[in-house]
Amino acid sequence: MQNMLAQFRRLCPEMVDVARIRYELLEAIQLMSPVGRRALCEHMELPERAVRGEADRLKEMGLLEYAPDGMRLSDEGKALLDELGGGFDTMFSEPLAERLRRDLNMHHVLIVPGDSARNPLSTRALHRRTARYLAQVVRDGMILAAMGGSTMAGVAKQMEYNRRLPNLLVVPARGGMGEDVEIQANTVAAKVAAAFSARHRLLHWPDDIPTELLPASSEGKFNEWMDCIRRANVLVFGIGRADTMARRRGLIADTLARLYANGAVAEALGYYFDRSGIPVHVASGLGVDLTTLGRVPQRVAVAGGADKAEAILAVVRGAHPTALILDETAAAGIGVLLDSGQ
Amino acid sequence: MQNMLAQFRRLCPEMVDVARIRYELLEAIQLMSPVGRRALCEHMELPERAVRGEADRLKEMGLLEYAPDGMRLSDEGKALLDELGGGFDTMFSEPLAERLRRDLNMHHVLIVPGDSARNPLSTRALHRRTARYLAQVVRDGMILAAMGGSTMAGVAKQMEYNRRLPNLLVVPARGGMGEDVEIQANTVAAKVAAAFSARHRLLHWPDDIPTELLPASSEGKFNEWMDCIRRANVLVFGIGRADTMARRRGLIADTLARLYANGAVAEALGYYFDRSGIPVHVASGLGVDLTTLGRVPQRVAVAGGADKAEAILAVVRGAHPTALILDETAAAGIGVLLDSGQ
DNA sequence: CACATCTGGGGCAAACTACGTCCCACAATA
DNA sequence: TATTGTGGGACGTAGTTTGCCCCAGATGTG
Repeated sequence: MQNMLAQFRRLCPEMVDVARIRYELLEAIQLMSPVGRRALCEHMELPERAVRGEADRLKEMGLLEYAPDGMRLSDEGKALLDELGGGFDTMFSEPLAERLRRDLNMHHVLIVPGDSARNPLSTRALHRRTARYLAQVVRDGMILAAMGGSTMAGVAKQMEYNRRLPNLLVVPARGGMGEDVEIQANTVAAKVAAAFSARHRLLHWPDDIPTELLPASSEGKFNEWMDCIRRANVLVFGIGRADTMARRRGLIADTLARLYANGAVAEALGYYFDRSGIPVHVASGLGVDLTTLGRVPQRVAVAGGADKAEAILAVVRGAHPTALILDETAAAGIGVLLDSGQ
Repeated sequence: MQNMLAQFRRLCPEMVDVARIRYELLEAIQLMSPVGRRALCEHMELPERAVRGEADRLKEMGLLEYAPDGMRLSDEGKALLDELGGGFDTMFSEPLAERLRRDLNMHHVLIVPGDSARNPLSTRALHRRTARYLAQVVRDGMILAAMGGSTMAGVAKQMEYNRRLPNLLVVPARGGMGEDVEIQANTVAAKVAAAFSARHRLLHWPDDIPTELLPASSEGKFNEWMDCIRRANVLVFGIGRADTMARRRGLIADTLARLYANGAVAEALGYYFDRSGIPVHVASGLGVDLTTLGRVPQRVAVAGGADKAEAILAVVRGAHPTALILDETAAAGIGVLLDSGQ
């Protein structure tokens, strides 16, 4: 029974983190083998001794082997990873994922165990899961449009695959915004492209510039970029709460008041949505809008944290993503909202 | 999937012990509540600080509550224990148990996780599971015949239930044997009886005395006892390897040679069986024999350790127990033997 | 009422484990 | 041969667990 594992976890919640680390270790070793401790530390963002400790245990269990040129999986380790089906995550919340998939009319719903708002390991798992999903979805010759934001920056960071897709084109889905370079759509696009040895394009305009102010000189580049957006095969974006996003972006009091008056609860792709998914405000006109959005066949939304449940539901209704990647608490929260008839 | 849990365990084998302890702790608290740390330590045979540590964790998880008069389960704890269905054990090897039950034509097969030969916690779980099974099977007014041996002594030790069955009668299934009083059938019977506040009877004759040597004076008591054996409702006994049992009992070289020549692999109830279950030697005639055995409706056999697989299979074929309580390694070993056509 | 016995909680030193941080010999590679 | 990466070993320390004792309070008992 699936149930068994859920009940078992109620007895030993700590073990999820341990298991997750071991799973990711095995996965990383499979991907990079033969590989040494230090390389793994960097990849896993864990202290050397922790990796060493876990690796020693996994070796004792017979799941991996040490060799002078590095570690690699034993046959048993390969078999285990194979049986786990590349998805350690799905072990825990398959029924919930299936329920959301059906009720929200989604192609894929992936639920990562834990609470990403409180557990860094869970956050990383969310990013990693998204990265893997993207790697699974993109094909050479496609166009991938990526949004910015802290979540997307995290996803980009976890993008470490040695697939070479030289004809993949990664473009930012929006312009520049705020001061933190790490979370710009441009940065995300560049990092993702690098991970696939792919091409990318940058957009050197602030997000909130009115289209008519664009100098004629850059109109060509701009149109080229908009053309890419319209022909994009995949769009990936994060979801935020309206209140936190508005605060973070320092909206003027006037706009803020109008947002709340209109019942904005969610932000995604520069739009603010109310509960029912109606866009009540748009940050700018530069980039994906809700009409071009419909042309993108694969729309991947990512979010984590129980407090985002309402926002996610709103964005699902307003922006109709085809795939949703969540953490467990967010998924559970959405389940509750659906149960209560919202 | 049941499978999920098995694979999960391959990632974190240590946690099984932790989970087992927590489960037993919850179970004990349910049984004894309100109960304090020290009483629990004694019952669980764990150091005070270990109990305290685990209890603190369980409290943090909201599974139990502290009160000035002791700990008790929270509603969530009760619910969890309820959902686990009184059988933490069955979580792990349900399919194997069902397979053995079918192939060996058994009423019940219970498999305790782990290797009781290597893990003391697993040994105790085996004893505890047997104790619970017996408690579940006996009714007031019944006669329970118990064998001796180290395994049975362990079972008796774990017999801590506050059920009162004043008309239950517990009798030793055989006479005295060796020097260790703790593992005598008499001792086991007395302890089990005490646990149920039941009556018991002792048999003050060595196991290997020929029946015709019994003094006339005690013939009455002897016949009374034999009568009890014949009318017994439940018989519980352990299973041993022929070689280790023969060595432990210090059989003379002559007998030993004959045993091996006849292919003895198992010992139970004073009989030595070969692979196919044919009794090739009997230690004495005092007590249950294979004909009276057939009259006992419930015959419960207990054993643990991978090295006992062959012995268990032989005893199953020779003594036809109705219930079999094993540890995981023994069960797996039997599975292999059956697969290989034995 | 007093006594005995239990409870959870606190404290604290000892023991232990895990960790960070080195260095080293060796193997592969270029 | 020089370089780079590997696993393994060593060692001091930080953090945690453990064993053990004491305490105030609750509870049941005579």
